[in-house]
Amino acid sequence: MSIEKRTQHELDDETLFVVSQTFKALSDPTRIRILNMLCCEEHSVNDIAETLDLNQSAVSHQLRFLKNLRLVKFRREGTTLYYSSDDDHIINLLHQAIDHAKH
Amino acid sequence: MSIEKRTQHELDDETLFVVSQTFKALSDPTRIRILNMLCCEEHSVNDIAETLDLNQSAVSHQLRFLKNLRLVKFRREGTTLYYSSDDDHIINLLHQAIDHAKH
DNA sequence: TATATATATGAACATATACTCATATATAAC
DNA sequence: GTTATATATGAGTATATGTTCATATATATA
Repeated sequence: MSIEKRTQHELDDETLFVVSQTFKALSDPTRIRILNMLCCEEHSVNDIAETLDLNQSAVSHQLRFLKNLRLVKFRREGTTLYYSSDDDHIINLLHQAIDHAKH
Repeated sequence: MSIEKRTQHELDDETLFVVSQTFKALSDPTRIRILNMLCCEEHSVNDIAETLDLNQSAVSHQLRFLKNLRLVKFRREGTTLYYSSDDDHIINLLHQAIDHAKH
């Protein structure tokens, strides 16, 4: 295989980083549950924590992770922050995988 | 939100496990490079190691990981094992993410 | 100002992960 | 049998990850 043909298919470092980070976001059960909950409607941090039976701090840490990757966004209402999904394409990937897993 | 409506959207543990494991497979740069290399044609372990500039042992470990998840398969020819991708759907997810990352 | 509520943050910890190294196994040729 | 080649495997190690705990920050209200 020539170098030209080989490098043609090789992924550059930035693409590799973005893709791996994106899938890493979807590789943890807690984050999957949070994203699945936020895909259709917004929820407050406490609402997520109570519904999924998780520590408030754990939810907040994971939301920060997802926010850094721009997979979720939030709006403030008083002291309450309402989070919602912010990347339809990635949510779509998640749902494809869920459908695939359910056969 | 009623319990009925809430649990309706909740993911069962097995689905959650399969989905998270699948995305975990795609969350590592080395595995992404290997899968990307195997998507179109089969390659031996040494070929993968040389092309991607990786330790033979590292490639073998990752191939075992991918094989356990049935994402790759192999055929033997003498002492050489030729690996190839074995899950078009997951490869499709990978390529969607790559296209998305490249804008 | 003080108090209450909602969320964020940093440290600490336990576990998981990906790699390297050395070696084992498997097949083929001699 | 021996030797060579290709791959697999287990141990060890360094780093990454996810959680909990305690506390900080932000907003609202009295």
